[in-house]
Amino acid sequence: MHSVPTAGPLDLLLRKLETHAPLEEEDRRAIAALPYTLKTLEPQSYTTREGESPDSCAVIVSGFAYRQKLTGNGARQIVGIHIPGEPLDLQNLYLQVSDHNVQMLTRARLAMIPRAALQALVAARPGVARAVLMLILIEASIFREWILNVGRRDASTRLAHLLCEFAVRLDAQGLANGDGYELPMTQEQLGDALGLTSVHVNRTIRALEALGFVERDRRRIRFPDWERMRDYGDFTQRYLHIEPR
Amino acid sequence: MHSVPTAGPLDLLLRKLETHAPLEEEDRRAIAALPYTLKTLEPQSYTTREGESPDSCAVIVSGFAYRQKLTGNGARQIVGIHIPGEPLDLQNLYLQVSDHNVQMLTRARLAMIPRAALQALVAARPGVARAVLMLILIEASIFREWILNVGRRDASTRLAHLLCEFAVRLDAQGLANGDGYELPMTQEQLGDALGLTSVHVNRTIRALEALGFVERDRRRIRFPDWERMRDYGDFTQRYLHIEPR
DNA sequence: CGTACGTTTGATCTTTCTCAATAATGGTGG
DNA sequence: CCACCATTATTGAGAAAGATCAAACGTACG
Repeated sequence: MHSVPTAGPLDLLLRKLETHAPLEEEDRRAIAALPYTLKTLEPQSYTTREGESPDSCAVIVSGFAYRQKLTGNGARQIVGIHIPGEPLDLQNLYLQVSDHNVQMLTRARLAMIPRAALQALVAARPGVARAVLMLILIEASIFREWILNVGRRDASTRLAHLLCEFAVRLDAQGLANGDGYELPMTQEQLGDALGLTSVHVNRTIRALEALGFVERDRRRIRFPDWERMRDYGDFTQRYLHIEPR
Repeated sequence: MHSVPTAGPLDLLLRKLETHAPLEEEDRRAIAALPYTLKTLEPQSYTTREGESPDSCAVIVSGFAYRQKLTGNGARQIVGIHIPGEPLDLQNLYLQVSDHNVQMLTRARLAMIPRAALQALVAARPGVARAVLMLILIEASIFREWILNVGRRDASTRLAHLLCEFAVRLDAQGLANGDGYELPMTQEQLGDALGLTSVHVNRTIRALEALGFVERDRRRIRFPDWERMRDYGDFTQRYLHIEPR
């Protein structure tokens, strides 16, 4: 009874919200009843641009997205990566003007929830408000870890850490099949996420491979020995605030 | 009538909250009426440690604080700096376990507000809830800019950017007297905030000085030409979400 | 006035970047 | 199914930014 007969586009959002805080049955119903329109976006297309004020909140139904900022001389830094079930515009629920860009990593389906509807739901149901706030706080925690990662870890540890984070987040969302995962990023994009050049990402990932930490097949990543990989990447999942299950 | 006769310890918090969202008179009264105890902490002492769950929310009355994380091999990264009026534990209002450390930069006075009292206020007054949420979202925006800063700007731009951010934030809080400001950080700490070594911070800041971007006297920093400094540091204040006044 | 801490400087070493070329891959139209 | 094109991955050689190590110098403060 805890799963609807047909998987709706907002089911993954529900799963995401429940990862961190329990919801009441009424909360679940209200979320499932949120109005939305579905939209398919191509890789590299934008949902939000710096300076804009979007009037709806996108939730990823399938595919991947990333947050990105540019320096004045055009260097790109990816500041966050999002997987299915994650909302992309919670900032703009309350901040008028976006301070960064959100782009699709892959072709993706988005559920666009009108800003007003989500605001009303958050105002009406404290349980939902709490779950949304926790999502925001956890994203902030991930930002802090990324600052640490980019600021103080060397290239190979840094890359290993990112790969570990991705694995754990996908797994928590039920999107990892236990035998590695598809990493939908070019080495250029990995570099932009890590503050490295694509050339150095290439050398670094091959080194991880040579050392037996990582196996690759196309974009598919596998860790022959998770414990060893986790240790090498200096990865501890506390900052993800995922309930141990 | 919009300032209380005797400046209370929570006045700066009020100012901070109002920087981003207007409050009703009732909201102001409720904030001023929050219970708290004052505490003085020495430099380097902790208010929060990773793994702990603090049961009160500290607000800086005077002095400075920073957020910090460590890598497995002991490298430190400062992930945020806080000035008077800023709350230090909003995360832990809803997340049980802290994912980073909060330490005093200088000797500081903190108003410790019981977690329950603040939670109750947020639950009771939507205006306050909104203001608190905006503070959280803006802090997240600052984290994103820091990722960009550490990931994609070279040492001197990076340092210049940090100095600009500090100037604008102090000014917005009414803590800059127009003629520079006291930067209460050692070069070691600056390095930890920027992902650099203290040696390199030293060389970089002297270079900024030699180029005429910065004047220093002890820890006091002045910019002879703000526009030029701002451009050099690739600094745009959009991400701080400060209402233009 | 001495001690501890912070700053400054020099010399050298490493990591990562840059530039450039080559190889592999995936998708497309025929 | 195959040839072609655009993108991505890989590799090499050399340059540069920043780190490391070590020492000297300042400054504040007990």
